Amino acid sequence: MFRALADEHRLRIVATLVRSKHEVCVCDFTAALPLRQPAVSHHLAVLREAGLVTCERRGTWVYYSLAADFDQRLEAALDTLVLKRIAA
Amino acid sequence: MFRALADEHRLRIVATLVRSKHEVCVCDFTAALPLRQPAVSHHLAVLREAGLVTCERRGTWVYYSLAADFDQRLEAALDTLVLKRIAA
DNA sequence: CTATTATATCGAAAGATGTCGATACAAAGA
DNA sequence: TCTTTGTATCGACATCTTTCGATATAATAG
Repeated sequence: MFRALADEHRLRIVATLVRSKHEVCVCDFTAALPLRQPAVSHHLAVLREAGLVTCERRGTWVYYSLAADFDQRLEAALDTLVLKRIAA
Repeated sequence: MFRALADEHRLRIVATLVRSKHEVCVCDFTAALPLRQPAVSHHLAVLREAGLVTCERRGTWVYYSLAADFDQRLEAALDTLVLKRIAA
């Protein structure tokens, strides 16, 4: 999970999804990031495979949003690996 | 910060430091990890440069521990980049 | 069916990262 | 001072990552 977040552009994608309550179109990321479309698609795939985001196709467009258990995933990872002290 | 944590061995180092309240000697990490001493030293340097750990030399040995503001750093990173929803 | 648009995948090139052996540095002891 | 032990740095090499252009796939419009 840290690997998925350990890239500048992927972090921006996640931050965007956190801030916007709505789904975000791939084309919006392509417009916002200094990357070509295949690179954006690649980063989205990395986040998808990490289980951090989900996507849904509507017509020609594909919309991404945070995974439903995004917060739990983050908290669980931190609890397991790092923040035991707070839990204890 | 995520980059610093995005490595299996560095994550183990951090987890060890979180769990052990005491400082940990470099030699202990070298013994515990399937890596040669230079690789261990490299990973410790990455964590040091990320501000996640501190070190102190005592005699020939160097002891590492979590940075004093380790928890705050983590929380701040998450608040800024990801978990605004919880704060809001 | 064809053309067009949006997205994903492929293959290659460039750069970053992790690892090692060799070596330098630091501290302690003989 | 010389040796020994622990740690850090250096240089080289292999692998992984990121990026691109080219192309494939999906869906809609005409």
